[in-house]
Amino acid sequence: MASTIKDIASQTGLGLATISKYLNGGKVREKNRVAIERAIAELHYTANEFARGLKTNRSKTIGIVIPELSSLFITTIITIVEDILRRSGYAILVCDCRTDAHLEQQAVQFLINKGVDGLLSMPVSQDGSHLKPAIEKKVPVVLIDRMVTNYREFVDAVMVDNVQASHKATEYLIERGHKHIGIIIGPEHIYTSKQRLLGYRQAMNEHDLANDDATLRYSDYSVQGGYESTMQLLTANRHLTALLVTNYDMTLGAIIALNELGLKFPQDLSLIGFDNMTLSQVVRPQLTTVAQPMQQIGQHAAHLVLSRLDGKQEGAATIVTLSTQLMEGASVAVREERA
Amino acid sequence: MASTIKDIASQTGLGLATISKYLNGGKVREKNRVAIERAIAELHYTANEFARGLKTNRSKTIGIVIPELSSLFITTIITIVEDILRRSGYAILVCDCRTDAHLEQQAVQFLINKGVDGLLSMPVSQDGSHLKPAIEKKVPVVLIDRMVTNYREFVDAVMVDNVQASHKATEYLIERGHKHIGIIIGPEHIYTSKQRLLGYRQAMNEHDLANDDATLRYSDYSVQGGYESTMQLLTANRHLTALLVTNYDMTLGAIIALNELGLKFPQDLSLIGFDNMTLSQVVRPQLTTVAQPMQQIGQHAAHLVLSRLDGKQEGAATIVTLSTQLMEGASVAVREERA
DNA sequence: CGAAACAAGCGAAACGTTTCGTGCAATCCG
DNA sequence: CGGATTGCACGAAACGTTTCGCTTGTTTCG
Repeated sequence: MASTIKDIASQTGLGLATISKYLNGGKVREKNRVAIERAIAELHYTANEFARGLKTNRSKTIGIVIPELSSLFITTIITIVEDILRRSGYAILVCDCRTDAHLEQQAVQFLINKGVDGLLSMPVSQDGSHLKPAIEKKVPVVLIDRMVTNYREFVDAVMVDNVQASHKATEYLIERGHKHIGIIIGPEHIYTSKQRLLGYRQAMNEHDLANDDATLRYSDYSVQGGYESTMQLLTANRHLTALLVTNYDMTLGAIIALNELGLKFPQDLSLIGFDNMTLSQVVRPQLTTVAQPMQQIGQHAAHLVLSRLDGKQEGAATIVTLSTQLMEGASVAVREERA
Repeated sequence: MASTIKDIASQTGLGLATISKYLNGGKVREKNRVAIERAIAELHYTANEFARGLKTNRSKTIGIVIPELSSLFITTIITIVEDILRRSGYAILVCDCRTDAHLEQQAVQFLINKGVDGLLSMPVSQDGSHLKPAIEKKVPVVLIDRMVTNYREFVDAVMVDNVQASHKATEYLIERGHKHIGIIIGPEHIYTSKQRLLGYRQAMNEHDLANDDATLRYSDYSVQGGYESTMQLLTANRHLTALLVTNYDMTLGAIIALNELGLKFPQDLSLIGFDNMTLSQVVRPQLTTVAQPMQQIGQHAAHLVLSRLDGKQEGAATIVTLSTQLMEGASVAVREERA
């Protein structure tokens, strides 16, 4: 049906090897070049990637495994990554594992079977066991946003300093006179959740402020979860004067909850959200947020995997750590020095 | 390096064909089955998809070409589609073409070269010329959300009744006494934009209301674009009492613009947005929106492509048209019968 | 002019599957 | 009991590339 390299060879009267060489950027005589190009156009030839992959064991494809696709934080990074990779001739294969470690494992195996040349992972699994097939097959891995406990010496990583991020935000609230500060964090087993909780606790402890189970709620990084946790936390804990919500979607949920409870920020409650998305501009008063450097995360991740593929980078694992920025809005009130 | 079917054959003392048959669900003698399974486990065998694809010309992969990844409308649909396809053993390969018809063309070609078994497209190109490689190779195509002018008889489609959608919304405003209604629509050449404009015009004309260039702005379906267009439209056109914004991102932008102009809805301006996302709940007062049936769109798209692949569906193109729902919020005011 | 050096072309083998046609043994039935 | 029928198993060929080792043709230079 479709034409093959053989058809091009017989059409032009050249050998198979010559056509192949041309296709792979080798030198051919000028008049052969035009002949080949004409034949390709006439026969609508396109290389069969299966055959090519079978021979070369390379697919010019990078796999990306993420916990979910419906997150602006994630899709923004993916878009940046794809832009850079495409310029180097790589395409991406995205797998959404629904924050399910089992599906994540399958996704990696699937991508490895598909012969991806590299793997980017924003892991759900804490220990990184899902990466095994990639490591074994020596496919370079770059972690995004989250660290794992195993295989550390075999993977590069682009991290955000999450401890610092929530520490900064908490301290910002404390400096403005808040003593009863609540926090909504992500799933207990997720790396970034732990880090963000840690930063909060450090800041609170440094000022001898209470930060026990009563002031925090574990949630699931979703809008719905953020809504429910905020509802619970605020109704159970009426003397909180400030709330830190540690990702974008939960921040949305928190605002819905505040609306329903009839609480206005910053008058009734001060609020700091995470991820400086459009939201912070849409909501009035403007939201104070912890902004993550998505652009940079994407760029570093793409370049790390590319330099492994080039062979430019060998050996020791590289870890890039980026810091966040506190974007001041008007959602935090200054409290009188008493109470 | 990695083990092959041959290794399994020699390990078990069986023939190549037998192993292959087992792998593809064929019948083998019980004791051979256990022998094969043991060998596979011992040797960590996984099938080489390149070789398999080369022989079968099938990849168990569906390509999806979308205008952008950072759109909740799109990622929600993709997630639903993927869920259904995965249950039938298919994976998805997503290409974001940045609303660029040229990139879109390349994306389709790329996916076809990768040997996808089916193609879902939310087209940027109006005429559908990008679909050519798929049609020629007889790869089933399902359009999502947007129609094209060519190849209509060769592709299935899942559409939303966009004329009706904006007609309903416009009429809702008219019924509540609005006579000066503005509209922000998407790019002039995009199918859904045209349809939504048409519905608006029909409704306005039916009530002899002005709907010339002064009451509308073309934009680009982005937050930034929605913001700018709203700014322009409202400052140039101060007697508008209502505004219809025809997608989610532009609705966000419009709200930012209203905030900056110090206009409150519904007091100063009535507002209807598109796509019933979290936004409409976060914003107070709650937004009245035109909700698209994303769940159903995804389900129909997935099932359409699957039934083409099963061979269950042959011949004539199927077009599924779904209708939208007007979700009443509190962003529309009732106007006195004068002015 | 002729040898050396180089450029470009060539066929064959190999990559790891699936599938076709055939072979062999066990089972069935009259 | 013998021939027909079934149920698996088998090896070989084929899918469309890339690559290795050679050959052929062209240029260079003493």
